[in-house]
Amino acid sequence: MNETKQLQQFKELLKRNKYKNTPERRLLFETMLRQSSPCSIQELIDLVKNSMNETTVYRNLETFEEIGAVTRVYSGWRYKLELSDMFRGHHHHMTCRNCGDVISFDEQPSLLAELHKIEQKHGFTMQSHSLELEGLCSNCC
Amino acid sequence: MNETKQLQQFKELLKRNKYKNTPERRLLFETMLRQSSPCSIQELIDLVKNSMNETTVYRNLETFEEIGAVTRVYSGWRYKLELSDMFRGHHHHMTCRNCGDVISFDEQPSLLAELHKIEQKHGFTMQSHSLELEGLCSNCC
DNA sequence: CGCTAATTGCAAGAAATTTGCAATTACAAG
DNA sequence: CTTGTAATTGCAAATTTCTTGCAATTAGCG
Ligand SMILES: [Mn+2]
Ligand SMILES: [Mn+2]
Ligand SMILES: [Zn+2]
Ligand SMILES: [Zn+2]
Repeated sequence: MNETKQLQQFKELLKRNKYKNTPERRLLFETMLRQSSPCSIQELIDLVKNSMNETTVYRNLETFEEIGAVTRVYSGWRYKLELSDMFRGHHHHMTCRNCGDVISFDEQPSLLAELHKIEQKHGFTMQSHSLELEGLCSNCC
Repeated sequence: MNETKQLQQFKELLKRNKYKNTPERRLLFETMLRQSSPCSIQELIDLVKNSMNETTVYRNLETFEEIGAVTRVYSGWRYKLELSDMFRGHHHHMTCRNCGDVISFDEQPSLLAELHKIEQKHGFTMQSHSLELEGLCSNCC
């Protein structure tokens, strides 16, 4: 299945960065893999609370960030986390202010071209970027 | 001067939303007006700490958000706050990962056009959006 | 199979944010 | 310009979020 492939990739990522492949890390990763939209830390803590300690979640999320396995997504009040482009493919989000739905969308080359224009204009070297839209989804009109 | 005009606008905004025009709110607003890049809550608390209570800063920032006077900017670790488009004009940010500088840039019509394409493609009605770039500024190469 | 350094859980601590309440103040009605 | 009243403030306390220290456990290597 597909999940196995990403888990494999994750294990290699850990090894490459000299981190141990623990059951807690695998569980946290697989839990994140199962989510269809970014989660707050509290949500993640709740999702795994009977298999691992809150402190361990914090520490492992920090590790995940360090090795580039997760990305912060800034939607809503506090930031949320999701697996990085490496596991999810590069994309952005639209959040519906009415129903709260988060819709992911790919980045078209023409949008990326616009970002490159900005880079050039300011002599900036872009290493990453985030784009978040808020509004109303097609259901909420 | 220019500052007076924005302060005036701010006072009207408060009145329109039935909030009182207190010295604390004016000071907080004027302090934010003086900043050239987004501030964390803690930075704001420090900036006004001998004129108002920490709790009051929290409560007023919440009010400011409610009436649309401030915007959250998600650059770096935690979110920061700046005055909204209403006072600052619409713009986005590039943050330098080396020196930490935050550079603001305007949104070109061609970029906005790209966002409209996304809207149409997904039947989404965009009410606001944020775009943040991270990388290296022209000084940091 | 051991050895060893990394990881974990738990308890404690620090920092950030929220809440309750009495005292103060803005502001509008008279 | 006073006066009445609801909104706002400050302070203390509570809560929530996040971090740290340390002893016990465990992954991964030889
Ligand atoms: Mn993108
Ligand atoms: Mn914009
Ligand atoms: Zn919706
Ligand atoms: Zn720089």
